[in-house]
Amino acid sequence: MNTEAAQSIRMTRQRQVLLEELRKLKSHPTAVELYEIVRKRLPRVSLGTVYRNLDVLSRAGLVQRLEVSGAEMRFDGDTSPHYHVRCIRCGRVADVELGVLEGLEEKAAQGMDWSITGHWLEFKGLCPRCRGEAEGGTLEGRR
Amino acid sequence: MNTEAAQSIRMTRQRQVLLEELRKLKSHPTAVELYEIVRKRLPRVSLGTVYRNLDVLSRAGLVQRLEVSGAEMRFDGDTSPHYHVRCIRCGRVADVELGVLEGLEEKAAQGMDWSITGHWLEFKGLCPRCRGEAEGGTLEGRR
DNA sequence: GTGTCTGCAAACCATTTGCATCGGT
DNA sequence: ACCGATGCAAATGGTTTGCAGACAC
Repeated sequence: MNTEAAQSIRMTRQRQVLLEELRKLKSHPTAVELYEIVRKRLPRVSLGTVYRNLDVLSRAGLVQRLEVSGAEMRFDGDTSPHYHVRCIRCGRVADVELGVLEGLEEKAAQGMDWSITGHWLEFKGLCPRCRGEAEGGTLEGRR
Repeated sequence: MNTEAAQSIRMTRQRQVLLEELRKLKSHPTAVELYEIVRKRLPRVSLGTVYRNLDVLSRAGLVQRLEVSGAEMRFDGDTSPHYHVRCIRCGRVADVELGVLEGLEEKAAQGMDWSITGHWLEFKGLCPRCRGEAEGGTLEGRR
């Protein structure tokens, strides 16, 4: 998983606020959700800036990018290596309490010409809310 | 992993050709790549049809959808459960010789309110071609 | 025959980018 | 002061969709 050293980056007000807000949240927001939140404190911020800074911050190792599952990207203020579950119904994301799997990459690399540098593991499932709804009602997977 | 029974679907010429071509390939093509290939046999096919049918075929369990990594979707004619590596430089995808991990979902579900129905594991690395280029030249990871 | 599928083109929507101005260091 | 960062708006690019005619069963 991505563990490069945090580069020193210019800490503008936009980046500061973005970082603060993301670290407050446990919801793994999308860029647009984050934009709406940050806008309360910086009404003139632009969505382009949010995208640019999420990119800068993730390259600097200050936030984690969850770029999986064909859906929109989501972000995590917690940069410690850990896995996630994504709800197949509503897209919500949560952390999984499961230590990082060791030795996987070495095993995968055996007999391959590739050099393997990391892995991404994401679980799929139903979040508590959607599970409740599914029990009685129609379960119709999205996509 | 997705293991639902193949529904009986109307087997149109477009679907037939799509399926045949995808099964010939080991390259895990994108929808657009597949469109270019299929077009050689069905010159009037449209990209919309390719997308619609890849969706139908994957729901029917006849092809596998690799919807990971923030990049474009890719497809696999091999529907047996297996993992993939994606090149961080060029996006190429290959199969990984590693049995499906057992008991992972049960372990992840412990202490969670979620019901976990599957997982996605994808490796990242450098394909043989890009690794060669990287050794001498500039290694500039994409994204 | 009829309900689904197709081709075509326009729409969508998350993300990126060009540009002139602004701001951190 | 200088170079990178911002706001704004337009562009991009993969994917989806509305519609009228065509086709599989």
